[in-house]
This record gives sequence, C-alpha cells and structure tokens, in this order.
Amino acid sequence: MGKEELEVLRHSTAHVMAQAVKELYPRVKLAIGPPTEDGFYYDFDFDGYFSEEDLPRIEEKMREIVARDIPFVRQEVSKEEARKIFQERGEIYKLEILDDIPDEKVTLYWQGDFVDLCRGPHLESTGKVKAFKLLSVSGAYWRGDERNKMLQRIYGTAFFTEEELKRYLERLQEAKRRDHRRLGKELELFSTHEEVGAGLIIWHHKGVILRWILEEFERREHLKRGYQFVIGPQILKAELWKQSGHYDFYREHMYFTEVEGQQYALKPMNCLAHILVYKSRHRSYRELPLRLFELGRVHRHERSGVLHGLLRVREFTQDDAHIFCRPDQLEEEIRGVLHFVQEAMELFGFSYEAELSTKPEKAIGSEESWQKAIDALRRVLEDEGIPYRVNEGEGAFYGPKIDIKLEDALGRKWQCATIQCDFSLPERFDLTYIAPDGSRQRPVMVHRVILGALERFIGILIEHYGGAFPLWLAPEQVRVMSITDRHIPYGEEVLGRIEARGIRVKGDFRNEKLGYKIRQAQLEKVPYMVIVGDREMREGTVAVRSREKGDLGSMPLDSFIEEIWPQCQIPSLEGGDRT
RNA sequence: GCCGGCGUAGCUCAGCGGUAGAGCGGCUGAUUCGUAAUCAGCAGGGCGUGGGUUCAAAUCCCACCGCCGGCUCCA
Repeated sequence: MGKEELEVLRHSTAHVMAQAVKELYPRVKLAIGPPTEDGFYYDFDFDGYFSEEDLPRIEEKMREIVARDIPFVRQEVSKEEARKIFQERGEIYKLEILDDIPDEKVTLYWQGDFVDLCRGPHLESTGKVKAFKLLSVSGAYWRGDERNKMLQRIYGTAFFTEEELKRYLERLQEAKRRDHRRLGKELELFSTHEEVGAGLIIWHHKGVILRWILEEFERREHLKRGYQFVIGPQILKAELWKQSGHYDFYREHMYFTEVEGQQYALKPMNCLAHILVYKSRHRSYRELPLRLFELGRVHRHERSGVLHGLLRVREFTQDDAHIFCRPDQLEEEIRGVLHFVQEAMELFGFSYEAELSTKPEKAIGSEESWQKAIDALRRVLEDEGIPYRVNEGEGAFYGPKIDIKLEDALGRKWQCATIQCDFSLPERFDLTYIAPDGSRQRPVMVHRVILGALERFIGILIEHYGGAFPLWLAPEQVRVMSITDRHIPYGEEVLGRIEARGIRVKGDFRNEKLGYKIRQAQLEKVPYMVIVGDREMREGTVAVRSREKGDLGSMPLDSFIEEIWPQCQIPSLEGGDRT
C-alpha cells in the first residue's frame, strides 16, 4: 500500500476522531488534525482535559461512526461562505486558518453534519476506515507557539489491516525493550538519582569503559586529522561571557557562581578557551587552519520538561573543536569535517538526516560572507551526495550550519554532529592573522562536533545495538565460565591468557549450573562466552559460545584469541593524514 | 517552562480509607550438575518529600521533587 494512500487513510481517521470527539464533547473547538509519519493527531480546544482513560470511549464512538458508513463529501466554496459556516459553529481556529489562506476558493469535507476545512483528499466514506488505535493525549500549543493557548492533542494511528496495526504496536513494545534508560540500568552503564538532580548522570564502571573507548577513538581520529588538543576550565569569568554574547543571548541556560565578589559562569560551550588559545600570540596565515579540539564537559540549564535519559541532559561532554581558518579555506575545512562525520556514522552503521540552516532575521555579519558560507556548506553537501533539507532562517545568529540527526528506537530524531560557521566571535574577540602582504585579516571560525554529546551519542548507540555492543565497544568482551569447581584452575589460566592479550575478560567460576551462567551472560550481552570443562581441560582447548550464534564448539585457546583479537581493537577510520 | 499521567522492597508490579503483598534479585545452606533459570530457608519497605482532610491515609486534597508521553526549546 502506498505512502500517500496511508496518509489519506490516517487523515480520514483523524476526521472520524474529530467527529467522535465533537459528538461526545460538543463544546470542543477544532484546531488542526494532520497525518504524521506514524499515525495522526488532532488538536482540540476544550475547557476540560482529556486523559488516557477517555480514549476507549472515543474509540468506541469512532467505531460507531465507521459503522454508520457516512460518505466524505468534498465541497468547494468561497472563503466567505466557509467563514460563515465556521462562524455559525463557533470554530474560531478554523476562521484563523481561513485568514491565512491566500486562495479565494477553499475546500470543505463533510461527514454528515460534521465539517472540516481541509484540502483533502479523503476516503469515500467513514466505513472505509479500518484498523486504528488512539495512543496518547498531550498538550500542544496552538500553532506551535508557546505564547499561544495550549490545546489538547490526541495521538492515534491507523492502518489498512489489523495485522499491520498489531505489528506496529509490537514495534512500539520492541522499542521499549531497546530503550537506553532501561538498558542503561540493566547493563549497569549509568544511573540517575532524584537526590542528585534532574538531567545529571552518574556513570558506572561499564558505562565508563564504554566512554573511554569512544574517547580514545576520538583522540586518535582527531590527532590523525591535524587537530591540536586543548583543555579549558569549567568556569570562566562572567565578563568574558558578556564579551562573547552568551550573557545576552544564552544566559537562561547558564549556571553562575560567585567567588570573592567575582561572578563566574559554568561553561555551556567550549569556544571561549579555544579563542583565547588562538589569541595567545600572533597568528600567521601559514598556521591556518588551526584546529583546536577538546572533549569538553559543559553545563546547560535545560528546561525541566525537555530532559530525557541520556539524550537530553544538563551536563554533557562534547567532542568539540573550533577551526580557525582563512575564508578561502572554509570550504575545504567543511569538507574535511563532513567526511569525518560520514565515516564515523558509517562505522557505527547509522543512517542520518542532514539539514542546512540559513540566515535568520536577526543575524550579524555581512550578506556576502553569509552567502559564501552557505554556498560552501551547500556545495560540500552536494559534492558528497548527501540529501539534505533546508531550514530557511534557522541558522545561528552568528552563521549558517549543517546538522546531522540520528534516530532513537522510537524514531525520534536527535541532533548529533553539527558544523557551524561563525563570523561573530572572531569579530567580538578581534581575532586576526597576518596575511602574506603583512596586513591583519579576520579568520573564520567553524564550530563542529562529530558524535556531538557523548552522553546523547551513547544513548543512541545503546538503542541502536539494543545493548548488544560490537566487540570493540563491549565493556566486557569475553566471559570465561567453569562447569564445576574442578575446572576453576584451568579457567583461571584461560582467563589470564586472554587478559594478557588486552582483551576485556571476566570469569564466572561460581558453583552454578552452566545454563544459569550462560543465561546471565546472555542477558548481560557479553559477546563471547568461553566454557571450560573436562574435555577442554584434557585437550587444552576452550568451548566458545557466541552471543548471537550460540555454541561454536571447541577450539584451541590461541585460535580463539587470534580470531577475535582484531575485532576487539578500536577501529581506525580511513580519513586523516592532514584532513 | 507548559499540558496530561505516574512515583509501594534493588528491579517489575499488585493493593486504592481500617495496622503493607507477589515474582525476580540478594543472603544462607544443600547440590558439582556441558550451552538461556537446581532446590530449600531467611532477610529486606518513614508506600518520593512536606503539609492538610479524617476517629483512621499507601489509598482523598494541596504544594514541592523526580520520572513518563507530548508541546515549545536544543548537543
């Protein structure tokens, strides 16, 4: 079944839901009700509240409307006529929408005496609506603007068959199983605590190992690409943030502290220290591009309602770098960063979406420099054949940017990599370099992250792999287990030899049945289990079990080690050697 | 920040005005058993926090904290 047909079905189902709600709660006013990627929603203005307990009742009414098999009737009318109809019905939101439609003619869709302003198309009749389910209720601002009234939104989904609906609901269940918040606890990667504060993560041993590996991967890749490593302080004087503009534009996200009458801010970004490194002496055009990298821990006071596991926190670590370059180097630098991102995403097996954000209303820098930067970003995206969406006017006030978004288990998109051009900070801090002719010139600054925030990236990684990390990322790569106590000495020897090769290995020599130990290792998602019993002891071998493939039989310990060893290593991307 | 929901043992949850329950996990014994759960016993809870209503509150009301789903905002 085509995507468009599914959209029509869902859109029609939204209308049926709206009619049901209208019949049950005649006082509600209709706002909007479009199909979405996974279903549909409808926004209502209501002087009460919907709760999830109301949904079965609404579904029942919907089924009744489906059973009535009312035809969807399309009617083309003038805007004036439409206005009259919605005025009579007190549908103030529809009137507002009408005001924004430039055309003289609009279309209405009728089902019995229910009417909605709608471009359509729709199904023939309500009887054609098939498998549907209402999923949740929530608040949503009218027109997505938080200054407007909050409306009541009901989400639902619809399919052509009950089987498809069932499959979708099962997928939601599966997503729950992959949820990084659940797996993070089960796999003992991290925890959060009410008494610590919202959005603050405590990393446990296994989570720290995972971070170390990623951090080491980052260091090697950045070193290869000609980045210099710097480390800035966690707090910097408020004065400096005033100079950068953060105090004016970003204050509500910042934490402040006062020491001996001097105000400091906990850094929400890493750029200032990097700028000061640049400024620490005169810079020649010869040393540009200067690429400064830091695994920088930042604090941002995010609004309480937006926090989400590891994916949106208040303290996080960015694989952050600032590239100071000549304007003529900008494109090449962007290209290098984008390659870097592409290779990294490929390594982890992520598919991603790219977005290009252009000049907003309120912006600094000349029209010309903006255009140049946007062209450079666009050219690189196109040369690389990366499909992208353009977000007109969504750029930062200091420059345009490319954002790379990854999906979590539920298909929600999260920004990870970003490449931002900046004309503002070089100006505010009067950054210069000496050009070949001896003149002072202004460098361009590129802010960029590859994985983004390590916390967020790990959250996405957990869901991506369902907690079953590939060998190189697995906090525990191998677990040795004994069958009975008499196999422990041999088990210890095997353990020692694996460990000596730098493989992360643990032993389970408890007096438990093998099946029990295996079950536990499987649940902990350890990639390889090495089992030693009488046979292995006698033959000097090990029995290997793979997390995915099960029992692989016996083999000499050395061949097992040699086979997995390469995959246990942190991989190296192809790029590098200067870009 | 806004809207709705939720917060009971380490975890998953039941109890929803009359003196706290289950499974898993933990501990202690027994068992030495070859590819996803051996058996038995024991311990463990200011029912998120603080107010209030009531003869009586895990249960009803209010505030705060935290979590969940959205909206807005963002790495």
